[in-house]
Amino acid sequence: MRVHDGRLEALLRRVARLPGESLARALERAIEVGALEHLEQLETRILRDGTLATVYFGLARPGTKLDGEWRAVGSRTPADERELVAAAQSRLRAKLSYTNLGFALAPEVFTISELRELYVAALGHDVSATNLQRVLLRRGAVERVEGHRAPGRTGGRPAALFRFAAQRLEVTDEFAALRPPR
Amino acid sequence: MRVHDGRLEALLRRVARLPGESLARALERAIEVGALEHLEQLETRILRDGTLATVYFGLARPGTKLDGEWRAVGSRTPADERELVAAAQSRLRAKLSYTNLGFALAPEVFTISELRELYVAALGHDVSATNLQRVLLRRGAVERVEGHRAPGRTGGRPAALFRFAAQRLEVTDEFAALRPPR
DNA sequence: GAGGTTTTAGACTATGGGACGAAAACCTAT
DNA sequence: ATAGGTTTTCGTCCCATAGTCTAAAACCTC
Repeated sequence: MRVHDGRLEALLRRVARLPGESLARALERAIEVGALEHLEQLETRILRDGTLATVYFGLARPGTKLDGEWRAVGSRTPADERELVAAAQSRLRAKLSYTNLGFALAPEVFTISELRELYVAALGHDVSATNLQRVLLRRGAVERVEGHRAPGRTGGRPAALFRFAAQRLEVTDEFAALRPPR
Repeated sequence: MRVHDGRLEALLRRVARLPGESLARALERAIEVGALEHLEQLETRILRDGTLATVYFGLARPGTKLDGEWRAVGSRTPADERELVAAAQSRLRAKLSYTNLGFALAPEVFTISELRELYVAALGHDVSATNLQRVLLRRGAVERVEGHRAPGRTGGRPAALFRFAAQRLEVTDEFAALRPPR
């Protein structure tokens, strides 16, 4: 999945595993894995046509080019696909809130406003830029980087630039309600 | 998995899927699914012997009887098994903290001290009974039930009885760091 | 400059949850 | 029965996270 023009898009690829082939190799044949910022296994299920499918879930940055057609999430697609995409979006929503997974959707450098647009598209609801900045900064997920982005034609204060501190999935352990006592 | 005598135990079963069989039916042949309080898919991987295995993860109450041998987590087992059990325990630990998953490990009615012992065994670290009670009560995961448990030989105040309000997995949405603004 | 826009920063507040200590309710032993 | 030990329960204090709101900063065009 990726966010493009403020909309969450999905690209589905399907590949049959060759005899003796590893899951990783089959994935490599299905899609250019290196172009994805994040990849994880979603679920294994039997599709309506009876085949056993292990579904993977990948994230790419806005500009990413890949073979195949990106479709906006919510557009009319076969039932199997809709279910899979819904499961993927659910996973994405959950992880965006308690991990640094935003790194996989965002360009290397961005303003908080741009990041907010990505989150709005991925989460499907509005997000406060102020809170987004404070939460991600406090967690250490995002950090300031030198420079500003010049305002557009309509004016406005120049926006500070940020980047994700890590480019690999890190889990915020703040949902650990019952930590070990000291 | 289950907690027995203050220790987390695992029971592994393996079954080959028959041609055309659903995953659910294969599970039914592998284990008495109805005896489990919770069942979810963990991951699909290729084992060291080259077979493609979809791993499921179930939870049972302390007294549960099932065919097969319960082994304490951490005891010496083949590498494949150790990895799977470690993945399962990791999932269990995470979900115990932000869901009501404790219902699947606990008997119908219990005292907070008994529940604390279950959590200690499953999490692998100490837990404060006071905080455990307050957290689970506030979430509405656990509720008071009539009656008390008589103290043991060493004395002590009679313990109040509790039960889990729901017997199905419910996610605490409090780790939603970025809720939609009003 | 005046007025509009976007970004940034700060103050206030609500809430979840950890630490600690005291009180309650029971036991056994003297 | 009275004292001392145990277990459970309750209440208070405090801190960190995060939502809301408002004002200030920095830029634009006219």
